[in-house]
Amino acid sequence: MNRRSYHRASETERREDLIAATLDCIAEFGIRGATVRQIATRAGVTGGLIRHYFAGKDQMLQAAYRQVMTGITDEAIRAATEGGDARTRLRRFIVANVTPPVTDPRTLSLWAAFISHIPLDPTFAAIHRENYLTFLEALEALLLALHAEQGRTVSREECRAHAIAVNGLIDGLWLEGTLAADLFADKGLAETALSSVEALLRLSPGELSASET
Amino acid sequence: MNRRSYHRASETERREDLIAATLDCIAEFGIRGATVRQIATRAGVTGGLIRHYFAGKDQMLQAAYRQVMTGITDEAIRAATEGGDARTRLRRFIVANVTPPVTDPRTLSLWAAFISHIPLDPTFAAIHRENYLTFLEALEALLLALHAEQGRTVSREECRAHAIAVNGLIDGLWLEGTLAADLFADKGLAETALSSVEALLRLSPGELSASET
DNA sequence: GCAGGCATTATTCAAGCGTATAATAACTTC
DNA sequence: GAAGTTATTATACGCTTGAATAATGCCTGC
Repeated sequence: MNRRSYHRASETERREDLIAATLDCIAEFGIRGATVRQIATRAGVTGGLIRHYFAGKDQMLQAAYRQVMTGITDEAIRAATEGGDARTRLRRFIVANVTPPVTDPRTLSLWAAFISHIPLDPTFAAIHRENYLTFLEALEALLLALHAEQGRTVSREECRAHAIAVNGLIDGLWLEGTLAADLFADKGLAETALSSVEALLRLSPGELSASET
Repeated sequence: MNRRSYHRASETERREDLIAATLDCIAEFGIRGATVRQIATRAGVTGGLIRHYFAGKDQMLQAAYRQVMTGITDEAIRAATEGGDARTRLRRFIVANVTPPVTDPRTLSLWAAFISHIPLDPTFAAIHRENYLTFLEALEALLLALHAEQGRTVSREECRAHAIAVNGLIDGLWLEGTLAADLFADKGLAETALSSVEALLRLSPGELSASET
């Protein structure tokens, strides 16, 4: 009875490994291929361990979804808080959402695999909503700052409406652009996104996109 | 040996029933719940019959995906070809994409369930691409017609770029608006979409949305 | 009105699923 | 360095899955 030798890891480390393995499996084989055994193999442990760290497979998937979404949102928000004037921060925010690592086949695969759970699982719906609202608020704040910087008075309601539209645009461009990256080869996604947002906000052409990097 | 009595249906009829049952199951239980047995039960037949009409479960799913996507695209294109001037047709096209039956929890569930197969199954990718391009071309034609009608000269390239942006916007608004319909209760999705497209095309406010129905 | 073709049912199969449980090896504590 | 704790392995269980096969009854053509 030779039992496998193993390493006792810390709780956070093990959880992170398991979630990473889950995401690997989903990206490679889809939700269907992300079985308890596959995930465990990828993480270098045996299947039973998963239930020692999560109440069940579903809970692990939820944790994985949470990580993917906060990853995307944080990436964009981080890009927008690195200083500079409001115009620059907004530009960075938009560009971050339509360039790697956000525009990445793997990220899209993960997002797509999870989104179909939203209509079925209330926990997934809550995670989605929370992230959506966080994203929207960050965008709204950026728009308010931009208008303030340029001496315009724009109501909060109008900023929110603009944020909804800009978010929709970013979502859609990200989705289609990542699904069929080759179709956007000539004119980059980022350029399309920037000039579109300019138009949405009724700024003059180049006001947002023309940049000193 | 009492064997169930049954009805011999025509090939097209049976295929349609099976696809409809597949969509019902996916909308209700997700891809996970759309098993051969569930689908067969819903269609009022036994599981074996599926393999008499489709090479396998995957092929049936592909047929179902094709039907959902052409359903969406056709709905929008039909709305845009019911006559009227270019401005009216474009408005109808946009509105059709952000109102029922396109904006519908069921439609979203189906779309979401299928989209995760795109990165994994080349057939799904091809179906997506075909529909995307069809949609884009319809949109591009509408934009060309609009500009011609209003006596502007706008290059085909610019129209295509606008079509890409407008498509992205519509996709994103449709997605978020259907996922969280309650957040959009105050200002309708259609109104948001119309004024956003106006801005994207740099039309003057109300030029597209103000309407005699 | 019957004979033959084939759509449909019934049944079986092997594989894989998520989960539960008990044994055990790796650390911690004193 | 021995005892105790528990993270981890190993194994088994019951169930579901998609697919294959054989039996059967409906419908068509004559």
